Amino acid sequence: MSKAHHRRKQPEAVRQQLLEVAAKLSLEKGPASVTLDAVSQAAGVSKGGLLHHFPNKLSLLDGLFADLTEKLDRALAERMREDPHPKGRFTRAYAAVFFQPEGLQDGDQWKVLTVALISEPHLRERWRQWMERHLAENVGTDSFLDALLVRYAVDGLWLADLLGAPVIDAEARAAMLARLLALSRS
Amino acid sequence: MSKAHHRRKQPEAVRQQLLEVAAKLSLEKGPASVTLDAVSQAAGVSKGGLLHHFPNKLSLLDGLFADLTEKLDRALAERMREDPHPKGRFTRAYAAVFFQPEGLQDGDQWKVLTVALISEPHLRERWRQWMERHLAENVGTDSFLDALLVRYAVDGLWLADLLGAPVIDAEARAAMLARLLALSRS
DNA sequence: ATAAACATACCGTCTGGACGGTTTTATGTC
DNA sequence: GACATAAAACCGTCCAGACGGTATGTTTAT
Repeated sequence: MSKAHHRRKQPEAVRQQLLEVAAKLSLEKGPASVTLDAVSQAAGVSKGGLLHHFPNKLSLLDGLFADLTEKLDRALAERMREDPHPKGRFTRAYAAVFFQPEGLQDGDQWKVLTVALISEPHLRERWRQWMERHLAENVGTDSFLDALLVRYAVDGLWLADLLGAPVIDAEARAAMLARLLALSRS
Repeated sequence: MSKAHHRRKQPEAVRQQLLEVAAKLSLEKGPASVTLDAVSQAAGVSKGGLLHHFPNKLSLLDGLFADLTEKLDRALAERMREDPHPKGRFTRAYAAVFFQPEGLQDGDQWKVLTVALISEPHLRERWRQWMERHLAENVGTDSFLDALLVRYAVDGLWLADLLGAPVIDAEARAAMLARLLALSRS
């Protein structure tokens, strides 16, 4: 008889906890380590409990994807709202969200997204649609060559970070951000 | 009684076949589908046969990594040899190798590398070393800001390609390459 | 003859998930 | 506010299949 039975029920918190644990595991020990046993145990819930929130593993991964893209959407929207210059607005938000995550651990979340995307081919199509939607929404302001270039560079930096590639110091990083922002204005 | 028993033995060819099959599986059906059973069967070899060449799964993945980086090394060296302009030489080779793979299927190999790198955390350190070595070898010619930017952009494009992101047409692609090459010269 | 290059059979463990039970919470009724 | 009732939120157990790996045999090349 464990504690969860008797603690105050907070289904939404448990659900969130499960997603966070899955994300952390995927990032630190690779996507193969994201098993129902490992996730439920690390989240302090039985496997039955996990399967109550997510009827199968696929829905767990889908939930993770949905959660992450939602957060990404919010972060992007906030950045774009604060940007008075129309041209390249989406691209700058894209760069800023990666470079200056609000919380410390939030930066890792985008990495998790990448890992999930690569290890679960069935998510790729949904990512494609997400990207397509945002590009369509900002076709007037962010479809010039250098904007595309900047977004690619951000993705690359993101990937390098994820792979723990040779670290570039804070100074170089700031210079890079400045360069990217400059390119995004034309 | 299958054929392998009776065909002429070509250990090196079988080994190569196993690596290719593993790469293909990883790319098309995700890294989780790379099982000893699946790989050996798709390669037309028994599991015992596979385990003869690679004593365990880890050594199979390591072999794949080694094979891919070796090919990458060769492709880069060739490009660099043909480039008379010193500044940004490595960066241009890096870009060219991705944009113009010699064979059709060779382009996919770099994608496989990325997938492997992300799904197998233990390979990340080796990749870090690979990258570090190449950067050190070309520190005089390829360490300026825009060179870094270009390589990041190439990685991003590579990733977008891998994820099947909204396709950019051949025209835009050519323009992008031209832009990257220009940036690599200063 | 010997070693390399395979094949076949088998084992222990892990994994996803089905299932039935138990406890907590929300809701409605009086 | 007491009480019944249903639904939601869990737990614990079990299972069939998949997986990595071992052990041992058989064929082929030298």
